[in-house]
Amino acid sequence: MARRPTIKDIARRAGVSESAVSFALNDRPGVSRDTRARIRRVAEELGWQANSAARALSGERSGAVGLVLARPAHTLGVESFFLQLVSGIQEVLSAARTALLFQVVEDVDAECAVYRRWWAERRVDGVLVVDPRTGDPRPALLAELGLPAVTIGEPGPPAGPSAVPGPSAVPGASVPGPSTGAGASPVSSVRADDAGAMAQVLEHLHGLGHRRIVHIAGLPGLAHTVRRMESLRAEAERRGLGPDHVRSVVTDYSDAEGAAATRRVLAEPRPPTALVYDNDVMAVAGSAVAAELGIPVPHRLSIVAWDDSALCRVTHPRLTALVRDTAGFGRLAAEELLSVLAGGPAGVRESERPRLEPRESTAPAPAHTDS
Amino acid sequence: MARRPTIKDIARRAGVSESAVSFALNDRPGVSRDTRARIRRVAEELGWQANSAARALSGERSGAVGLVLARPAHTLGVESFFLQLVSGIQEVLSAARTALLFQVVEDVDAECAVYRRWWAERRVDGVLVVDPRTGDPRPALLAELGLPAVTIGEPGPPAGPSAVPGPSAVPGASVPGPSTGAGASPVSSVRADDAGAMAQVLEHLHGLGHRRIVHIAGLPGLAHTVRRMESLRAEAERRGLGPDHVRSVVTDYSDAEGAAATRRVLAEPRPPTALVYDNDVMAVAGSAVAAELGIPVPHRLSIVAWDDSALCRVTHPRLTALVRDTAGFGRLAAEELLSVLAGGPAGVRESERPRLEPRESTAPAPAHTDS
DNA sequence: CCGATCGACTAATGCGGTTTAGTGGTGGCG
DNA sequence: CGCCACCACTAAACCGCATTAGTCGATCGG
Repeated sequence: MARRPTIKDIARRAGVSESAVSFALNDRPGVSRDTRARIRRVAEELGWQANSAARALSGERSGAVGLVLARPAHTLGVESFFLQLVSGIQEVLSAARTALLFQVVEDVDAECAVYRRWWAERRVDGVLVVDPRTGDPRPALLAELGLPAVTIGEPGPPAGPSAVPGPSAVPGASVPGPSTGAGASPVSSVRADDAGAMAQVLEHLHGLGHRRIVHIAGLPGLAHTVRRMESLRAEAERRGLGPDHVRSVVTDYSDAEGAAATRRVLAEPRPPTALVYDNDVMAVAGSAVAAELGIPVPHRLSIVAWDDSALCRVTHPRLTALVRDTAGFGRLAAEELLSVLAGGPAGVRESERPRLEPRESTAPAPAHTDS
Repeated sequence: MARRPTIKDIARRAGVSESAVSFALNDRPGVSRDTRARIRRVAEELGWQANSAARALSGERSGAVGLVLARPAHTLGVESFFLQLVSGIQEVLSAARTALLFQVVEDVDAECAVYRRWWAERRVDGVLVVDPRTGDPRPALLAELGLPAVTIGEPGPPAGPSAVPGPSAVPGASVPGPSTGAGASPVSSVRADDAGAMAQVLEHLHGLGHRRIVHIAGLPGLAHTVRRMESLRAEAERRGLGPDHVRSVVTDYSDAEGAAATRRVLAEPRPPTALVYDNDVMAVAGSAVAAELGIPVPHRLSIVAWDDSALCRVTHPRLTALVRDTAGFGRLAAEELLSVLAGGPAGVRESERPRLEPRESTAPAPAHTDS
């Protein structure tokens, strides 16, 4: 069990003062080229790494960022989205030698408590916020704490009396000066093009002749759910389809509610000919329901899954899915956070538009069901 | 953006020295009952929380533990196991005010590099090691670094010339003295009863009349895969079934290899009447293959999934699965790690035996296929 | 030729805790 | 009465690094 070398050890070995070592290792002026090189070499030999605690204590930087996942334990589960996101985040963070603190909690209140604690303990320099929702208390809290943050997914309108609907984040408008650091509103965000994706899905289905379409949406509290529902409605209207033809029903994302919703809408007198599911689990559950009811997919019912995964490929027929570069989304978020931490302006970044991958679960609508 | 209070603020407000505050807040002797109470009250009022960096610097404790997941990015995905495990871990850790550093890397070498870095930077007090494998270099590395660790799943035999087969971790044998701290061999483990679980599965299938059984196993490098394969063989032999009747084939856990293996064994001249899959994803993929080949489940083929999840409930028929309390397993591991960190002896803890949940995918074997 | 300037480096201070070594007052006991 | 043990508490050192304020010798402009 080796002792970890400190700056003092390097200083002694290199015959210089501790400050010289600090300067040399941090690319600060004050040491000559060859002294710097010598110090670097000694540090290398000794396998020195800065003690993160000491660095945090003096430098006011902990070298870590946090991510809290607020989900009731039983909802955690079959979902590829999250781990892939984290994997993308890590790629960027570990290149910047930044650690990720990860926590799973039950709900948003607990999440806020975690933020407060992390802040008070100075555990993290910033946080990544997932699952932004309508009336979300988190951006306000983080702004109050002055904890730099990036929301993954565009936040909905803020909570409280000042909740003004309308375009909530205009890229250029609230950008602070270049060196504003962690002062004003450190919350920026990365967003997925939900509207564009939904337009794509609708175009695909409409082009196949579908006129009765139901969107089995996720949790209505989540901002992206709302955005998807809104853009579905807008796109449908653009094509002259009203809420009697195209609509959304909300669920909690679970296989159970996905199945139940499917059963319900398929039992209607004029059932839809296409279903769009907000995640892969519900899509698989829904296609199982269709099989059970003896409704052949895709001949009488087309199915689209939002987010691709192994799941969509193990069912029969394989599911047409909206493929996103989830890891890329995570990378984008991490980059934005690092940039904010480095004193850059807060802003909004948009990820690539998802791509629709047609498989066997979508086909032309049955002819006689138009109306 | 409030300033965080420090011990000095408390000391001033309470009219005592900083050390008195430290004593009071850490339950150390040296302050009277009511002074302690007063200090506590002031700290509460101010919302004080110890600066983790400062505490780490002086106390030699970072208050964080680490977990590295070594998986190639594309393998991350549909698997409920991991998030549930983490959720259980968190429950215990956050009660102990300990943070979890989480990292995803490509392979075990990168994982070792992370351990070295965390150790050198003193980022973590200990680590949780997942996916122990045969010839695993990690326990040795961690022992060398003196980084306390708990392997989740019993480790296989160690790598290197000293690799002695046989019972690798005898609970009582290598227990150090009560206050040995992080000296000798800080690596302990929690284990799942893979053998008992496999025995249960085999009993279920054998009881249903199945004699030709194939175990679609996971990665052969993982220790628990080996244990499952061994106990399958042992249990089969106990019932007079040789490798021509009962055997394992290995995969990489992916849906693709699970499907391919299924296709292969079902195409044999005397195909198995029951398949046991090492995870839920492969089980679902396998049952899709059976459907595609027109082999009715469970009438001509029974299927068992190791690990239950929503997946097993959305297929038709729903899959008989081995249900484990994964979160509980995580809790157990976290408790063991905290106990080791507190100076307790390293040991092996065993989790509850998994429970077989019979569903519609297992049924009596077709009569004419015995032999 | 001398003071000003600059580069290379050292000494000292602080970050916010923990911990060890005092310090002063009190009470018990011979 | 005097010595010592004990208690409640304070002062100071320390953890490992970053940073600021010097120090010292060489160079340079006038």
